[in-house]
Amino acid sequence: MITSQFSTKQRILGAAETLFAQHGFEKASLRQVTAAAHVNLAAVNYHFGSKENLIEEVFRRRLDRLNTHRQDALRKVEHQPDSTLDQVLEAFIKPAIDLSLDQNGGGAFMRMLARAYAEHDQPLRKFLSDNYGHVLREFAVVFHRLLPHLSKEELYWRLDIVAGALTYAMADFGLIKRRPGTTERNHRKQAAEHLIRFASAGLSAP
Amino acid sequence: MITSQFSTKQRILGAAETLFAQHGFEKASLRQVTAAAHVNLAAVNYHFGSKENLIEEVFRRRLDRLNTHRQDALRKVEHQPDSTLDQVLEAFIKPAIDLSLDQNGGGAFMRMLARAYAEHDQPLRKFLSDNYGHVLREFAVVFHRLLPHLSKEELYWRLDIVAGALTYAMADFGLIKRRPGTTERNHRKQAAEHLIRFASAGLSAP
DNA sequence: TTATGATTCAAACAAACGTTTGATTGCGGG
DNA sequence: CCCGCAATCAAACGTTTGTTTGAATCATAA
Repeated sequence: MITSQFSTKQRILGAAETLFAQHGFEKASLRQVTAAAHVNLAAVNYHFGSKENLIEEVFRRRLDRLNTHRQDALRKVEHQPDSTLDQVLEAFIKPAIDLSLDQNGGGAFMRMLARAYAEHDQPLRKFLSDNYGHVLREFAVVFHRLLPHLSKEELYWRLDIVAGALTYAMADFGLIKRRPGTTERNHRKQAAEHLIRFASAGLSAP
Repeated sequence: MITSQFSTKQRILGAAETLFAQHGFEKASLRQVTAAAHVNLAAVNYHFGSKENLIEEVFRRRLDRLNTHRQDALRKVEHQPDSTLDQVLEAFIKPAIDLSLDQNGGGAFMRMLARAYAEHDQPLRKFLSDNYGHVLREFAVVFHRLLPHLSKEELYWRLDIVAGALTYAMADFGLIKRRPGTTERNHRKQAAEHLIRFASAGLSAP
Protein backbone atom coordinates (compact mmCIF):
# COMPACT_ATOMS: atom_id res chain seq x y z
CA MET A 1 0.00 0.00 0.00
CA ILE A 2 1.52 3.29 -1.11
CA THR A 3 -1.21 5.57 0.22
CA SER A 4 -1.57 6.60 3.83
CA GLN A 5 -3.24 4.69 6.61
CA PHE A 6 -6.21 7.04 6.66
CA SER A 7 -9.52 6.51 4.95
CA THR A 8 -10.46 8.17 1.69
CA LYS A 9 -12.68 10.67 3.49
CA GLN A 10 -9.94 11.63 5.95
CA ARG A 11 -7.36 12.02 3.23
CA ILE A 12 -9.69 14.26 1.23
CA LEU A 13 -10.40 16.41 4.28
CA GLY A 14 -6.71 16.78 5.04
CA ALA A 15 -5.69 17.65 1.52
CA ALA A 16 -8.65 20.03 1.12
CA GLU A 17 -7.76 21.89 4.29
CA THR A 18 -4.20 22.44 3.16
CA LEU A 19 -5.02 23.43 -0.40
CA PHE A 20 -7.98 25.66 0.51
CA ALA A 21 -5.74 27.55 2.91
CA GLN A 22 -2.96 27.79 0.36
CA HIS A 23 -4.95 28.88 -2.67
CA GLY A 24 -8.47 29.74 -1.55
CA PHE A 25 -11.73 27.95 -1.98
CA GLU A 26 -12.27 28.80 -5.62
CA LYS A 27 -8.73 28.51 -6.86
CA ALA A 28 -8.12 25.13 -5.28
CA SER A 29 -9.84 22.70 -7.60
CA LEU A 30 -11.19 19.29 -6.74
CA ARG A 31 -8.67 17.88 -9.18
CA GLN A 32 -5.83 19.34 -7.11
CA VAL A 33 -7.41 18.13 -3.88
CA THR A 34 -8.00 14.60 -5.06
CA ALA A 35 -4.55 14.39 -6.61
CA ALA A 36 -2.94 15.48 -3.34
CA ALA A 37 -5.05 12.96 -1.45
CA HIS A 38 -4.19 10.17 -3.92
CA VAL A 39 -7.85 9.63 -4.51
CA ASN A 40 -10.09 9.51 -7.53
CA LEU A 41 -11.76 12.75 -8.63
CA ALA A 42 -15.27 11.34 -8.23
CA ALA A 43 -14.59 10.42 -4.60
CA VAL A 44 -15.40 13.95 -3.42
CA ASN A 45 -18.91 13.94 -4.83
CA TYR A 46 -19.40 10.35 -3.69
CA HIS A 47 -18.40 10.99 -0.07
CA PHE A 48 -19.44 14.63 0.37
CA GLY A 49 -22.02 15.32 -2.31
CA SER A 50 -20.52 18.59 -3.48
CA LYS A 51 -17.56 20.90 -3.09
CA GLU A 52 -19.67 23.22 -0.93
CA ASN A 53 -20.38 20.40 1.49
CA LEU A 54 -16.70 19.50 1.58
CA ILE A 55 -15.84 23.06 2.57
CA GLU A 56 -18.36 22.95 5.42
CA GLU A 57 -17.04 19.61 6.63
CA VAL A 58 -13.50 20.95 6.73
CA PHE A 59 -14.72 23.81 8.91
CA ARG A 60 -16.85 21.69 11.16
CA ARG A 61 -14.07 19.27 11.99
CA ARG A 62 -11.86 21.98 13.49
CA LEU A 63 -14.44 24.45 14.77
CA ASP A 64 -16.08 21.87 17.00
CA ARG A 65 -12.83 21.31 18.80
CA LEU A 66 -12.05 25.02 19.02
CA ASN A 67 -15.45 25.73 20.53
CA THR A 68 -15.27 23.06 23.22
CA HIS A 69 -11.72 24.04 24.15
CA ARG A 70 -12.77 27.64 24.53
CA GLN A 71 -15.82 26.76 26.57
CA ASP A 72 -13.81 24.43 28.82
CA ALA A 73 -11.20 27.12 29.39
CA LEU A 74 -13.87 29.72 30.09
CA ARG A 75 -15.63 27.52 32.64
CA LYS A 76 -12.39 26.84 34.46
CA VAL A 77 -11.83 30.59 34.76
CA GLU A 78 -15.30 31.91 35.53
CA HIS A 79 -15.94 29.52 38.40
CA GLN A 80 -13.14 30.89 40.46
CA PRO A 81 -14.07 34.04 42.34
CA ASP A 82 -10.98 36.18 41.64
CA SER A 83 -10.60 35.62 37.89
CA THR A 84 -8.82 38.36 36.01
CA LEU A 85 -9.30 39.96 32.62
CA ASP A 86 -6.09 38.42 31.33
CA GLN A 87 -7.28 34.95 32.29
CA VAL A 88 -10.54 35.31 30.38
CA LEU A 89 -8.68 36.71 27.41
CA GLU A 90 -6.33 33.77 27.55
CA ALA A 91 -9.29 31.40 27.62
CA PHE A 92 -10.40 32.99 24.38
CA ILE A 93 -7.06 33.34 22.63
CA LYS A 94 -5.06 30.32 23.79
CA PRO A 95 -7.27 27.64 22.19
CA ALA A 96 -7.02 29.49 18.88
CA ILE A 97 -3.23 29.51 19.16
CA ASP A 98 -3.16 25.85 20.10
CA LEU A 99 -5.32 25.00 17.14
CA SER A 100 -3.09 27.01 14.84
CA LEU A 101 -0.14 25.04 16.21
CA ASP A 102 -1.77 21.67 15.69
CA GLN A 103 0.29 19.50 13.43
CA ASN A 104 -1.44 18.50 10.20
CA GLY A 105 -2.58 21.85 8.96
CA GLY A 106 -3.61 23.83 12.00
CA GLY A 107 -2.02 26.99 10.66
CA ALA A 108 -3.53 26.30 7.28
CA PHE A 109 -6.94 26.06 8.86
CA MET A 110 -6.52 29.41 10.56
CA ARG A 111 -5.72 31.12 7.29
CA MET A 112 -8.76 29.41 5.87
CA LEU A 113 -10.91 30.76 8.66
CA ALA A 114 -9.71 34.27 8.02
CA ARG A 115 -10.35 33.78 4.36
CA ALA A 116 -13.90 32.72 5.14
CA TYR A 117 -14.42 36.06 6.83
CA ALA A 118 -13.12 37.81 3.76
CA GLU A 119 -15.27 35.83 1.38
CA HIS A 120 -18.35 37.83 2.10
CA ASP A 121 -20.89 35.35 0.81
CA GLN A 122 -23.87 34.71 3.01
CA PRO A 123 -24.23 30.90 3.19
CA LEU A 124 -20.75 30.50 4.63
CA ARG A 125 -21.18 33.39 7.05
CA LYS A 126 -24.43 31.95 8.31
CA PHE A 127 -22.72 28.62 8.82
CA LEU A 128 -19.93 30.29 10.79
CA SER A 129 -22.36 32.33 12.83
CA ASP A 130 -24.29 29.19 13.75
CA ASN A 131 -21.16 27.36 14.84
CA TYR A 132 -19.40 30.32 16.41
CA GLY A 133 -21.84 32.94 17.67
CA HIS A 134 -23.01 31.36 20.91
CA VAL A 135 -19.46 30.97 22.20
CA LEU A 136 -18.75 34.64 21.61
CA ARG A 137 -21.89 35.55 23.53
CA GLU A 138 -20.82 33.39 26.48
CA PHE A 139 -17.53 35.24 26.62
CA ALA A 140 -19.28 38.59 26.36
CA VAL A 141 -21.23 37.83 29.52
CA VAL A 142 -18.08 37.12 31.50
CA PHE A 143 -16.26 40.14 30.11
CA HIS A 144 -19.22 42.28 31.08
CA ARG A 145 -18.88 41.05 34.65
CA LEU A 146 -15.21 42.03 34.73
CA LEU A 147 -15.70 45.39 33.02
CA PRO A 148 -18.95 46.62 34.55
CA HIS A 149 -18.19 50.27 33.83
CA LEU A 150 -18.47 49.61 30.07
CA SER A 151 -21.85 49.84 28.40
CA LYS A 152 -22.94 46.76 26.54
CA GLU A 153 -22.41 48.60 23.27
CA GLU A 154 -18.93 49.75 24.17
CA LEU A 155 -18.01 46.23 25.24
CA TYR A 156 -19.22 44.71 21.99
CA TRP A 157 -17.21 47.18 19.97
CA ARG A 158 -14.06 46.29 21.85
CA LEU A 159 -14.63 42.55 21.67
CA ASP A 160 -15.13 42.90 17.95
CA ILE A 161 -11.77 44.61 17.72
CA VAL A 162 -10.13 41.81 19.69
CA ALA A 163 -11.66 39.17 17.45
CA GLY A 164 -10.43 41.04 14.41
CA ALA A 165 -6.89 41.38 15.67
CA LEU A 166 -6.82 37.71 16.68
CA THR A 167 -8.05 36.56 13.30
CA TYR A 168 -5.52 38.74 11.55
CA ALA A 169 -2.66 37.56 13.73
CA MET A 170 -3.45 33.86 13.55
CA ALA A 171 -3.86 33.96 9.80
CA ASP A 172 -0.37 35.40 9.48
CA PHE A 173 -1.59 38.34 7.44
CA GLY A 174 0.63 40.93 8.94
CA LEU A 175 3.94 42.42 8.03
CA ILE A 176 5.72 40.68 10.90
CA LYS A 177 7.68 37.80 9.53
CA ARG A 178 8.96 34.99 11.66
CA ARG A 179 12.56 35.54 12.65
CA PRO A 180 14.85 32.95 11.11
CA GLY A 181 16.01 31.83 14.57
CA THR A 182 12.57 31.07 15.99
CA THR A 183 10.24 28.19 15.33
CA GLU A 184 6.68 28.68 14.11
CA ARG A 185 5.54 27.44 17.49
CA ASN A 186 7.43 30.17 19.32
CA HIS A 187 6.40 32.79 16.80
CA ARG A 188 2.73 32.13 17.45
CA LYS A 189 3.28 31.92 21.20
CA GLN A 190 4.82 35.38 21.03
CA ALA A 191 1.91 36.58 18.94
CA ALA A 192 -0.49 35.34 21.62
CA GLU A 193 1.42 37.04 24.41
CA HIS A 194 1.58 40.36 22.59
CA LEU A 195 -2.06 40.09 21.66
CA ILE A 196 -3.18 39.38 25.23
CA ARG A 197 -1.13 42.28 26.59
CA PHE A 198 -2.45 44.62 23.90
CA ALA A 199 -6.06 43.51 24.18
CA SER A 200 -6.03 43.60 27.95
CA ALA A 201 -4.93 47.24 27.92
CA GLY A 202 -7.33 48.06 25.11
CA LEU A 203 -10.33 46.52 26.83
CA SER A 204 -9.44 48.32 30.07
CA ALA A 205 -9.26 51.73 28.40
CA PRO A 206 -11.27 54.37 30.30
CA MET B 1 -27.52 58.03 -24.46
CA ILE B 2 -28.67 55.51 -21.89
CA THR B 3 -25.26 54.84 -20.35
CA SER B 4 -23.52 57.08 -17.87
CA GLN B 5 -21.48 60.15 -18.57
CA PHE B 6 -18.21 58.35 -17.76
CA SER B 7 -15.84 56.75 -20.20
CA THR B 8 -15.71 53.02 -20.82
CA LYS B 9 -12.55 52.69 -18.75
CA GLN B 10 -14.06 54.52 -15.79
CA ARG B 11 -17.25 52.53 -15.92
CA ILE B 12 -15.32 49.25 -15.96
CA LEU B 13 -13.23 50.33 -12.98
CA GLY B 14 -16.31 51.32 -11.00
CA ALA B 15 -18.23 48.15 -11.73
CA ALA B 16 -15.17 45.99 -11.09
CA GLU B 17 -14.57 47.58 -7.71
CA THR B 18 -18.13 46.93 -6.60
CA LEU B 19 -18.32 43.37 -7.89
CA PHE B 20 -14.85 42.35 -6.71
CA ALA B 21 -15.79 43.54 -3.23
CA GLN B 22 -19.13 41.79 -3.35
CA HIS B 23 -18.08 38.42 -4.73
CA GLY B 24 -14.30 38.24 -4.70
CA PHE B 25 -11.76 38.40 -7.47
CA GLU B 26 -12.32 34.93 -8.82
CA LYS B 27 -16.05 34.67 -8.41
CA ALA B 28 -16.75 38.03 -10.07
CA SER B 29 -16.40 37.29 -13.76
CA LEU B 30 -15.55 39.71 -16.51
CA ARG B 31 -18.96 38.99 -17.97
CA GLN B 32 -20.60 40.25 -14.79
CA VAL B 33 -18.33 43.28 -14.68
CA THR B 34 -18.88 44.29 -18.28
CA ALA B 35 -22.61 43.71 -17.99
CA ALA B 36 -22.81 45.96 -14.92
CA ALA B 37 -20.75 48.59 -16.72
CA HIS B 38 -22.92 48.36 -19.86
CA VAL B 39 -19.85 47.60 -21.89
CA ASN B 40 -18.79 44.88 -24.28
CA LEU B 41 -16.95 41.88 -22.85
CA ALA B 42 -13.87 42.47 -24.98
CA ALA B 43 -13.49 46.01 -23.64
CA VAL B 44 -11.63 44.80 -20.55
CA ASN B 45 -8.87 43.11 -22.50
CA TYR B 46 -8.78 46.01 -24.93
CA HIS B 47 -8.37 48.71 -22.27
CA PHE B 48 -6.54 46.82 -19.53
CA GLY B 49 -4.90 43.86 -21.24
CA SER B 50 -6.02 41.25 -18.70
CA LYS B 51 -8.14 40.69 -15.64
CA GLU B 52 -5.02 40.73 -13.46
CA ASN B 53 -4.14 44.21 -14.73
CA LEU B 54 -7.69 45.39 -14.10
CA ILE B 55 -7.44 44.23 -10.48
CA GLU B 56 -4.20 46.15 -10.00
CA GLU B 57 -5.67 49.29 -11.57
CA VAL B 58 -8.65 49.16 -9.23
CA PHE B 59 -6.24 49.03 -6.30
CA ARG B 60 -3.91 51.71 -7.56
CA ARG B 61 -6.69 54.25 -8.08
CA ARG B 62 -7.69 54.19 -4.41
CA LEU B 63 -4.41 53.33 -2.70
CA ASP B 64 -2.60 56.31 -4.17
CA ARG B 65 -5.09 58.66 -2.57
CA LEU B 66 -5.04 56.79 0.74
CA ASN B 67 -1.27 56.96 0.90
CA THR B 68 -0.98 60.69 0.25
CA HIS B 69 -3.77 61.46 2.69
CA ARG B 70 -2.02 59.46 5.38
CA GLN B 71 1.33 61.04 4.68
CA ASP B 72 -0.16 64.55 4.68
CA ALA B 73 -1.88 63.88 7.98
CA LEU B 74 1.30 62.45 9.46
CA ARG B 75 3.39 65.44 8.42
CA LYS B 76 0.90 67.85 9.93
CA VAL B 77 1.17 65.99 13.23
CA GLU B 78 4.86 65.20 13.47
CA HIS B 79 6.01 68.77 12.82
CA GLN B 80 4.38 70.08 15.92
CA PRO B 81 6.45 69.54 19.05
CA ASP B 82 3.73 68.32 21.42
CA SER B 83 2.00 65.77 19.21
CA THR B 84 0.20 62.98 21.03
CA LEU B 85 -0.22 59.29 20.41
CA ASP B 86 -3.89 59.74 19.63
CA GLN B 87 -3.09 62.32 16.97
CA VAL B 88 -0.67 60.01 15.18
CA LEU B 89 -3.15 57.17 15.42
CA GLU B 90 -5.80 59.42 13.95
CA ALA B 91 -3.47 60.35 11.10
CA PHE B 92 -3.27 56.64 10.34
CA ILE B 93 -6.86 55.65 10.87
CA LYS B 94 -8.87 58.69 9.75
CA PRO B 95 -7.86 58.59 6.06
CA ALA B 96 -8.90 54.95 5.93
CA ILE B 97 -12.28 55.82 7.38
CA ASP B 98 -12.69 58.72 4.97
CA LEU B 99 -11.85 56.47 2.06
CA SER B 100 -14.33 53.87 3.26
CA LEU B 101 -16.94 56.61 3.40
CA ASP B 102 -16.23 57.89 -0.08
CA GLN B 103 -19.33 57.73 -2.23
CA ASN B 104 -19.09 55.42 -5.22
CA GLY B 105 -17.78 52.31 -3.60
CA GLY B 106 -15.42 53.39 -0.86
CA GLY B 107 -16.77 50.76 1.48
CA ALA B 108 -16.63 48.22 -1.30
CA PHE B 109 -12.98 49.01 -1.86
CA MET B 110 -12.19 48.49 1.81
CA ARG B 111 -13.70 45.04 1.77
CA MET B 112 -11.69 44.37 -1.35
CA LEU B 113 -8.50 45.44 0.42
CA ALA B 114 -9.20 43.08 3.30
CA ARG B 115 -9.89 40.35 0.81
CA ALA B 116 -6.55 40.99 -0.82
CA TYR B 117 -4.90 40.29 2.51
CA ALA B 118 -6.82 37.06 2.77
CA GLU B 119 -5.97 35.95 -0.73
CA HIS B 120 -2.55 34.75 0.17
CA ASP B 121 -1.10 34.76 -3.33
CA GLN B 122 2.24 36.37 -3.77
CA PRO B 123 1.93 38.68 -6.80
CA LEU B 124 -0.88 40.65 -5.19
CA ARG B 125 0.86 40.81 -1.83
CA LYS B 126 4.03 42.09 -3.45
CA PHE B 127 2.01 44.75 -5.25
CA LEU B 128 0.41 45.82 -1.98
CA SER B 129 3.72 45.80 -0.17
CA ASP B 130 5.24 48.03 -2.84
CA ASN B 131 2.38 50.50 -2.65
CA TYR B 132 1.82 50.29 1.07
CA GLY B 133 4.97 49.34 2.97
CA HIS B 134 6.88 52.62 2.97
CA VAL B 135 3.96 54.49 4.54
CA LEU B 136 3.78 51.99 7.38
CA ARG B 137 7.49 52.43 7.99
CA GLU B 138 7.12 56.21 8.17
CA PHE B 139 4.47 55.82 10.82
CA ALA B 140 6.60 53.34 12.74
CA VAL B 141 9.36 55.96 13.07
CA VAL B 142 6.99 58.49 14.61
CA PHE B 143 5.40 55.95 16.90
CA HIS B 144 8.83 54.94 18.09
CA ARG B 145 9.51 58.55 19.04
CA LEU B 146 6.32 58.68 21.12
CA LEU B 147 6.78 55.28 22.73
CA PRO B 148 10.54 55.17 23.39
CA HIS B 149 10.24 52.62 26.17
CA LEU B 150 9.09 49.98 23.64
CA SER B 151 11.67 47.92 21.85
CA LYS B 152 11.50 48.05 18.10
CA GLU B 153 10.24 44.50 18.05
CA GLU B 154 7.53 45.14 20.61
CA LEU B 155 6.43 48.22 18.66
CA TYR B 156 6.18 46.31 15.41
CA TRP B 157 4.08 43.62 17.01
CA ARG B 158 1.65 46.20 18.33
CA LEU B 159 1.42 48.16 15.09
CA ASP B 160 0.70 44.93 13.30
CA ILE B 161 -2.18 44.34 15.67
CA VAL B 162 -3.51 47.84 15.03
CA ALA B 163 -3.34 47.36 11.27
CA GLY B 164 -5.17 44.07 11.59
CA ALA B 165 -7.95 45.47 13.72
CA LEU B 166 -8.32 48.45 11.38
CA THR B 167 -8.55 46.27 8.31
CA TYR B 168 -11.06 44.02 10.01
CA ALA B 169 -13.20 46.92 11.18
CA MET B 170 -13.21 48.81 7.91
CA ALA B 171 -14.08 45.74 5.93
CA ASP B 172 -17.14 45.25 8.10
CA PHE B 173 -16.18 41.68 8.96
CA GLY B 174 -17.26 41.76 12.53
CA LEU B 175 -20.34 40.74 14.38
CA ILE B 176 -21.32 44.34 15.07
CA LYS B 177 -24.12 45.29 12.77
CA ARG B 178 -25.09 48.84 12.07
CA ARG B 179 -27.97 49.93 14.28
CA PRO B 180 -31.09 50.65 12.23
CA GLY B 181 -31.18 54.23 13.47
CA THR B 182 -27.64 55.19 12.42
CA THR B 183 -26.26 55.94 8.99
CA GLU B 184 -23.31 54.05 7.56
CA ARG B 185 -21.32 57.27 7.89
CA ASN B 186 -21.95 57.47 11.64
CA HIS B 187 -21.38 53.75 12.08
CA ARG B 188 -17.89 54.00 10.63
CA LYS B 189 -17.16 57.18 12.55
CA GLN B 190 -18.02 55.30 15.72
CA ALA B 191 -15.81 52.42 14.61
CA ALA B 192 -12.92 54.85 14.19
CA GLU B 193 -13.44 56.40 17.61
CA HIS B 194 -13.59 53.05 19.36
CA LEU B 195 -10.61 51.83 17.43
CA ILE B 196 -8.48 54.87 18.31
CA ARG B 197 -9.39 54.62 21.98
CA PHE B 198 -8.66 50.91 22.02
CA ALA B 199 -5.44 51.12 20.05
CA SER B 200 -4.16 54.06 22.07
CA ALA B 201 -4.54 52.10 25.29
CA GLY B 202 -3.14 48.96 23.69
CA LEU B 203 -0.06 50.70 22.34
CA SER B 204 0.55 52.35 25.72
CA ALA B 205 0.42 49.07 27.61
CA PRO B 206 3.39 48.64 29.96
C1' DT C 1 -18.29 -19.92 -3.39
C1' DT C 2 -21.49 -16.77 -4.50
C1' DA C 3 -24.26 -12.82 -4.07
C1' DT C 4 -24.73 -8.06 -2.51
C1' DG C 5 -23.85 -3.59 -1.45
C1' DA C 6 -20.21 -0.17 -0.92
C1' DT C 7 -16.38 1.94 -3.08
C1' DT C 8 -13.22 3.19 -6.79
C1' DC C 9 -12.23 4.23 -11.43
C1' DA C 10 -11.68 6.29 -16.24
C1' DA C 11 -14.34 8.88 -19.08
C1' DA C 12 -17.38 12.15 -20.45
C1' DC C 13 -20.72 16.06 -19.47
C1' DA C 14 -22.42 20.79 -19.79
C1' DA C 15 -21.29 25.21 -18.15
C1' DA C 16 -18.40 29.05 -17.27
C1' DC C 17 -14.18 31.16 -17.58
C1' DG C 18 -10.47 34.65 -19.66
C1' DT C 19 -8.95 35.71 -23.99
C1' DT C 20 -8.65 36.41 -29.12
C1' DT C 21 -10.38 37.33 -33.59
C1' DG C 22 -12.10 39.86 -37.44
C1' DA C 23 -15.65 42.63 -38.96
C1' DT C 24 -18.07 46.99 -38.01
C1' DT C 25 -18.82 51.47 -36.26
C1' DG C 26 -17.77 56.31 -35.03
C1' DC C 27 -15.20 60.29 -35.53
C1' DG C 28 -11.58 63.97 -36.38
C1' DG C 29 -8.03 65.87 -39.75
C1' DG C 30 -6.38 66.32 -44.61
C1' DC D 1 -15.63 63.59 -49.09
C1' DC D 2 -12.86 60.03 -47.30
C1' DC D 3 -9.12 58.17 -45.18
C1' DG D 4 -7.21 56.18 -40.94
C1' DC D 5 -7.18 55.09 -36.49
C1' DA D 6 -9.39 54.09 -32.15
C1' DA D 7 -13.25 51.94 -30.14
C1' DT D 8 -16.93 48.63 -30.02
C1' DC D 9 -19.18 44.51 -31.13
C1' DA D 10 -20.80 39.51 -31.76
C1' DA D 11 -18.82 35.29 -32.06
C1' DA D 12 -15.82 31.85 -31.23
C1' DC D 13 -11.45 29.93 -29.05
C1' DG D 14 -9.27 26.57 -25.95
C1' DT D 15 -9.21 25.53 -20.90
C1' DT D 16 -10.79 24.45 -16.74
C1' DT D 17 -14.38 23.84 -13.62
C1' DG D 18 -17.81 20.79 -10.65
C1' DT D 19 -20.55 17.06 -11.48
C1' DT D 20 -22.43 12.66 -13.42
C1' DT D 21 -22.24 8.16 -15.48
C1' DG D 22 -21.70 3.21 -15.80
C1' DA D 23 -18.56 -0.25 -15.52
C1' DA D 24 -14.95 -2.47 -12.60
C1' DT D 25 -13.34 -3.75 -8.10
C1' DC D 26 -13.49 -4.65 -3.30
C1' DA D 27 -15.23 -6.37 1.04
C1' DT D 28 -18.36 -8.90 3.62
C1' DA D 29 -22.05 -12.03 4.94
C1' DA D 30 -24.85 -16.05 3.64
